[in-house]
Amino acid sequence: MNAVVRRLREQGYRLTPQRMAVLQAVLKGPGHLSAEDIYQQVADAFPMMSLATVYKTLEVLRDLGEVVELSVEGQARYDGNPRPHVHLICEKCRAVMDWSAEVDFPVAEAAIVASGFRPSYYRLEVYGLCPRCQASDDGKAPVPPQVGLKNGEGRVEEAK
Amino acid sequence: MNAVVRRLREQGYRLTPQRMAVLQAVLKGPGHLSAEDIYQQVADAFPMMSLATVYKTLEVLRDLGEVVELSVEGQARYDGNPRPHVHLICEKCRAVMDWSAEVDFPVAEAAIVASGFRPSYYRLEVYGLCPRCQASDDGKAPVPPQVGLKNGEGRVEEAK
DNA sequence: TCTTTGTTGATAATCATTTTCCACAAAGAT
DNA sequence: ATCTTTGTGGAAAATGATTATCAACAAAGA
Ligand SMILES: [Mn+2]
Ligand SMILES: [Mn+2]
Ligand SMILES: [Zn+2]
Ligand SMILES: [Zn+2]
Repeated sequence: MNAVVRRLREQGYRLTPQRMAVLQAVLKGPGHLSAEDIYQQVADAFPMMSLATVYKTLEVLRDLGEVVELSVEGQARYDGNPRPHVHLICEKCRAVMDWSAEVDFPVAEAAIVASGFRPSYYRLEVYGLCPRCQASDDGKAPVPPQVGLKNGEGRVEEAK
Repeated sequence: MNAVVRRLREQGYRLTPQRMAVLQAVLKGPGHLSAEDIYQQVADAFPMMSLATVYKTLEVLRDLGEVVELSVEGQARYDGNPRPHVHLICEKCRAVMDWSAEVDFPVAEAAIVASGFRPSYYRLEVYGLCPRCQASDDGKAPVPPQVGLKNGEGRVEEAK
């Protein structure tokens, strides 16, 4: 947190209460929030905060590499942990969870480089159902949102 | 192609010229096209084609599992190859390329299942610079972090 | 305190995607 | 072939997330 603040100043960015608030919401709040989520969180302490400012601040943090922007159902989510890690994404409630086990890069990086492509990072997301949504047998239970899930790539053997 | 047509009828969908055109553009075209791209492609043969119809048709094909929808820079791209494969995505020109090498499920599935999550499929995308964009060295090249993953214990960290 | 600029916030503008509504056409039946 | 039913296409409007504007403001430095 202090380290992020330091880097902000080093890069010439000003330290404003709004930026501190967004930063805190992203780093200390429940992770993987949307811009709107962050706006709501911050609105408590800063009722005058504008949603546009939230977006602008997140853009700054993203360009600095302090937060990672991911996309869930076409909506941006922000991760305060910029280190590469796997995400488990629930197709029903859209919750995003970290899978913090060490994962070997699944593709031979050398082979990709040899092909002429220059990789910089990768993104690995596992889609499925979170425990809570499995329990609720048909949508009767309190499972917040739901929309038709998008199809993806790479089918995995169905767990039985 | 014929197989897809067969499955369309089996599911009770009608076989219309518009659907054939979209299907052909997705299956035989350059791949990973946006809805707008497909619309332009199809517009040659069907000047009366509506963009809304392209979207509707792509939704049908997606729900049937015949095409895969991926998101690049917040924009939907459609892949006529529903088989699991890795994508190489250029951060500069946004080209999407297939990495045809076989890839094992990159995370210990048993461990994920043991954690309570029920996986159904995964998505693996490698970001970087395509050969063509490396050649034209005009733009910015922030050279982000390395590709390797290193994390702690194999545990799911759910966002509260 | 003065100056310089980066930043904010309210609002309008974008832009991809979805929804509406209805004429129309594809199948199936008569 | 004609009738019926019902899915489908087209045009336009609606949506919803994100971005652009721009005048007023405030953070840093002098
Ligand atoms: Mn995360
Ligand atoms: Mn592909
Ligand atoms: Zn869930
Ligand atoms: Zn490129």
